[in-house]
This record gives sequence, structure tokens and C-alpha cells, in this order.
Amino acid sequence: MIETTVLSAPAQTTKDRILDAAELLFADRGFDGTSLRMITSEANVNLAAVNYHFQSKEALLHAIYDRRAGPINRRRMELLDAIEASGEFVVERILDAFVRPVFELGVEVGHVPRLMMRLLYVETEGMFQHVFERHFRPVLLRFGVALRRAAPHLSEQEMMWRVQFFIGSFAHVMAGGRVLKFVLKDEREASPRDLIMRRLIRFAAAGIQAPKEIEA
Amino acid sequence: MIETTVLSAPAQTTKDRILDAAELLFADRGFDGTSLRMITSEANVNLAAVNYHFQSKEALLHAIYDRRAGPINRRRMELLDAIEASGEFVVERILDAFVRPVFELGVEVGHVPRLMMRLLYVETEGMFQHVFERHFRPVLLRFGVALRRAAPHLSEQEMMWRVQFFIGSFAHVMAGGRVLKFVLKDEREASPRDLIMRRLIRFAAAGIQAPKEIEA
DNA sequence: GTCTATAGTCGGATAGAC
DNA sequence: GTCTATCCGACTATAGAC
Repeated sequence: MIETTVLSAPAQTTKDRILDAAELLFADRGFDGTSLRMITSEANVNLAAVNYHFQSKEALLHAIYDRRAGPINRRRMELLDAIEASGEFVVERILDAFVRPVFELGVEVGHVPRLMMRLLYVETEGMFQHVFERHFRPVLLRFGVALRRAAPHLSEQEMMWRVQFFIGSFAHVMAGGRVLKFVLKDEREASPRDLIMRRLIRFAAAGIQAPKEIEA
Repeated sequence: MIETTVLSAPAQTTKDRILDAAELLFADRGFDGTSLRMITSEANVNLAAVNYHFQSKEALLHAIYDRRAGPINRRRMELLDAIEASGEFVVERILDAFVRPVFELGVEVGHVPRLMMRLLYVETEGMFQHVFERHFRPVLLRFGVALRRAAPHLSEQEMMWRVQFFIGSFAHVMAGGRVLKFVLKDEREASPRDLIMRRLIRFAAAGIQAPKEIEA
């Protein structure tokens, strides 16, 4: 089942080398802050190769997002399938299904959340729309439905807001907002990723299950 | 007490016009995506004026962050002073002191949270460090202390993590992550800002006050 | 498919007149 | 303080040889 070629990646094609180099650079320096020259130099390919394999710098970013967003959200769907099959709609387990596929990414792609962060807040509307409609919206809707079964006391819009609060927490710790480094210092390195994930789920599950109204 | 010049802003100086135009452009298109020519054109000032009043494009962004981060965090400190004076350490009230100064910003500066978002995740380390050390770190530390008095069952590091989850939720809804528009649709326009703030505080207060351990 | 060479544009910054 | 004019480097994209 496990192909050894996935990890060691021998005999990588020019196209893949471009994708890998560009992905890291875009995550770190942003689209406008990354030149094709940086990418081709880092990937050890010729400058013209980008416009040959992709058609433009923008189409390259497009391809990068599709390559990552597809597998992550398919995995989320699988985990949701299992929850629905079992009939056990528990908030913690549903949230786990959302965050686990990202936490399970290898450390060698630890920059992917930063890339997604840019998509959420920084990239152009068109870029966001393409990726969101294709990969994220169906997943988000299904999570909303599952969570309402787990916490039926909330209206649909109330739940949608709380899901957004959860996504904010999740995105923040995944993208490693620089604040984390300054506030938590060495603590962060010491905390195994698994513990961070459990802390996040604990926090968000309590928030999502909070009673409905503020005033009696 | 209230100066009418604050709102109508008559006879704005060249320097201020540059600050205003650049702030909006940087928030929308990012530092690399904004040229000095866009800024001076939008501000109706000469191209050379930027390098005269500030010294470089980077120093201009510096000035922009200082102009906003100062007042917001001073207001937070005031609200914290009031809490400490009253001796009523209630999680909801402490969280309110953190978010209120931002929610109270006029709609005409609704782009400021987006600008802060870029600082958190996108700008250079140097830019972040300058602003964080000067404006945010002292505030964050005080909030951590106050929250631990309100929820003493948590260790310092546990609380720091939960504060980070809260900040993620807050930043996400303030920056209006594009997801909000797509998921919540018209609902967002209809929800008064005050209601959003209360929902956020309700969610985060429950999360922060969640019991300590996952397993017994 | 891969390269070199270059077209064509736009960027930040500054010199120097007023 | 404000302007015009300009330097010079860097950028995306492509044409055309191999």
C-alpha cells in the first residue's frame, strides 16, 4: 500500500520540482513577494520552464492550491463518512475529523497551513473562490450538518458562527501566527502536535456546546 | 471633549493623506502588491512626497502600524484598569475588554483588522517584532494574568494556549476571512456588530473555562 | 522539453529646480 | 515642502534556436 516513492521522491519531474519550490516560497513570502526567478533558481530549472509547464505565475499558484486542498478535504470526507456510519455524533469527534487531516501532514509540508492562511485572508478573490467552491464549501456544509446533530440546541446560523470561531482558532495555531513563538516561547516546540490538537478540540468543543443565549 | 475635526477631517496634511491612502491599499493588496505610485495617486500627492515625509516604503508601513496599534492597546489597558479596580475578574468581561476597542472602530476604518491580520501572518519578522514588542506584548501578558484570576483551575501554559485559540477566533471574524461572506451570506450584514461580539465572547468564554483535562 | 536572449513594463528611490 | 525628470534594477512573459 505504501509507496516508497512518495517519501524519498526520486527522479522528480521538472514540473514537480517547480511545484515544490514555488509552494514553499509562496507560503513564506507571498505571491507578490516571490518572483519566477526565485522559484526556478530554487527548483534548479530554467526560467522559461514555468511558463511552459504552467501558463502563468497565477496558474502555477492555482495548481499548488489544488494539489493540497484536494487530498486534505477528501480525507475529511472519509472521516465524516465513518462518523455518520457509526451514528455517533459527538462534537469532539467531528472537530477531530476536521483538524486531523491537517495535523497529520508531515513536518516537511508544515508550510501548507501558512499557504492556506494566505488564501483565506490575502490572495485575490478569484483565487479564493476557485479553491473554496471546489474543495472547501462542500466539506464545510457537511460539518455544519453533523455538528448540529451533535448540538441540536443551536440554530443553524448560531452554529455557523461558532464553526467560524473554531476555524479561526484552528487556522491561527496551524499557521503558527508569529504570536505563538513570542508568547509561548520554547513551550511550543516541546508540545507534541498531538497535544496541541487535543487542546484545540477541548477549547472549541466547549465553545460550540455553550448554552444558547447570554441573558436568561 | 469631542473635537469635530476628528470626523470631518478638514485640511488634512499631505502626510496624513499618504497615511490614509497607504493604509487602505496595504490592507487590501498587501505591501508587495502596493506601489508607491498607487499610494501617491490615491492620496493625490506627488510621488516624491512619500520619500520626503517618510524615508522609505517600509518606514511608511511602520508608521501606519504605530498609528493604529497605539490607541487600541491603550484603550485595552484602560478597560483592564477598570476591571482590576473593581476586583471583578469575570472571563466574559475580560474578553470584552480585549475585543471592544477593535469592534468600536468606525466602519470607515474597517480595513484595520485586515492590516493587523497581515502583520500576524504575512509581514516580515522584523515588522512584526517592532509592533508586537511595543504595543501588543504588554497587553497580552496582562490579559493572561487577569484571565488566570478568573479561571484559576488552569496552568499558565494551558491558559496561554486557550488565549491563543481565542485570538484566532477574534482575528478571523474581524478580518472577515472571505469564508464568512460565502458561508454566512447576507446574514453577516444583517447581524449588528454588537451581536457578533457577544457571540464571540460567549464561545470563547466557554472554551476558556472548559475543565482542565480531557481524560479523567 | 529545454535552453538563451530579450522585449516591454514597472518598481523604489533620488537629484535638483522651484 | 513640493514638483519634474530620471536612474537603474527587477519583473513577467515570449520568441526562437537546439
